[in-house]
Amino acid sequence: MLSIGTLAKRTGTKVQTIRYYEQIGLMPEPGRTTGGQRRYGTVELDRLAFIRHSRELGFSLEAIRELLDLSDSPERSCAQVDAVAQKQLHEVEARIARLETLRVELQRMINECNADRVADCRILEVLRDHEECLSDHIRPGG
Amino acid sequence: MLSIGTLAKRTGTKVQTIRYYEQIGLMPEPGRTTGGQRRYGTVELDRLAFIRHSRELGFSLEAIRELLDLSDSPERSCAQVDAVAQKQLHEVEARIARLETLRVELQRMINECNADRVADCRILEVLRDHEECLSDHIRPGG
DNA sequence: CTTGAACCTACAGTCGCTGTAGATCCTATA
DNA sequence: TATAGGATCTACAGCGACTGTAGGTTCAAG
Repeated sequence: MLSIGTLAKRTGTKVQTIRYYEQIGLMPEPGRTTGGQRRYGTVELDRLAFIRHSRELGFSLEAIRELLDLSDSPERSCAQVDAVAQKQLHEVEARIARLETLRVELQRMINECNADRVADCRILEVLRDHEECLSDHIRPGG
Repeated sequence: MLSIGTLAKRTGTKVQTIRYYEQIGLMPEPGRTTGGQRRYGTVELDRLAFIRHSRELGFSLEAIRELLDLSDSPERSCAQVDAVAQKQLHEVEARIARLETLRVELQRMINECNADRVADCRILEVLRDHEECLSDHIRPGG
């Protein structure tokens, strides 16, 4: 039987995070000692490891919830699992593309600035005037 | 004199966001009509446009605050402006690198799965077992 | 003068945690 | 067996950068 602290250490999770996962129903309510402390077994350890590894790969908690549900029906087609992973891949690719655009724009902005004084700074100029931007379709949130 | 709604439309910002910027001191408290509605001039329009464009380039509100402060001293060296932009560039590059790692891992995971049933799904297998991961140093937050 | 769109304040919710306060529990050592 | 102190408990606030809601008021066109 593992205490919450041991479980945390084994999975590289913070104790509060585990309690948070329990709160939102991602981890089950574990057994308790007579004094009220949580005690976990290997099932919970594996589940938490799955959650953490999926998080490391960028899956949202909602997507992880779905994957956990799917993995509970081993006889079903894994097409749905594939779809969740594909969606995550597309999201990652989209974010990369967007950041690539930002990178180019930032680099250009920085390269162009050879000024000494703030008054002549190309960086501030570009930030002030959207029209000087090469890429028109930049949107926040990358 | 512009109403908050007009200002919002001109800059592609939501009305609530403008009020939020005012609340956190990024936008100044504007003049008001006798009825208490906000009215803006071109100074505020320019400032908001600067903020939005900087946001589009991924700058944090804190970084934008700094850039706005710097742009108020036109005679100063623009080295600090450069530093803020450089830092942002590095952050963007770091995020791209991390997402690239994720992309490769996701792609590999998906490619390896030729199973029909969830029970044999490589995707779930990889998610369950960190050891199957190529890249050891993946950390959340990308 | 009426209508209704736009505005106002104040506050809750988003995501995925993280940190805090103050109380209680568990376990190792004396 | 007593005690010390690290671990755990609950409950709640806070992060960043907004977004949405409720319930009321104001403005401008017709």
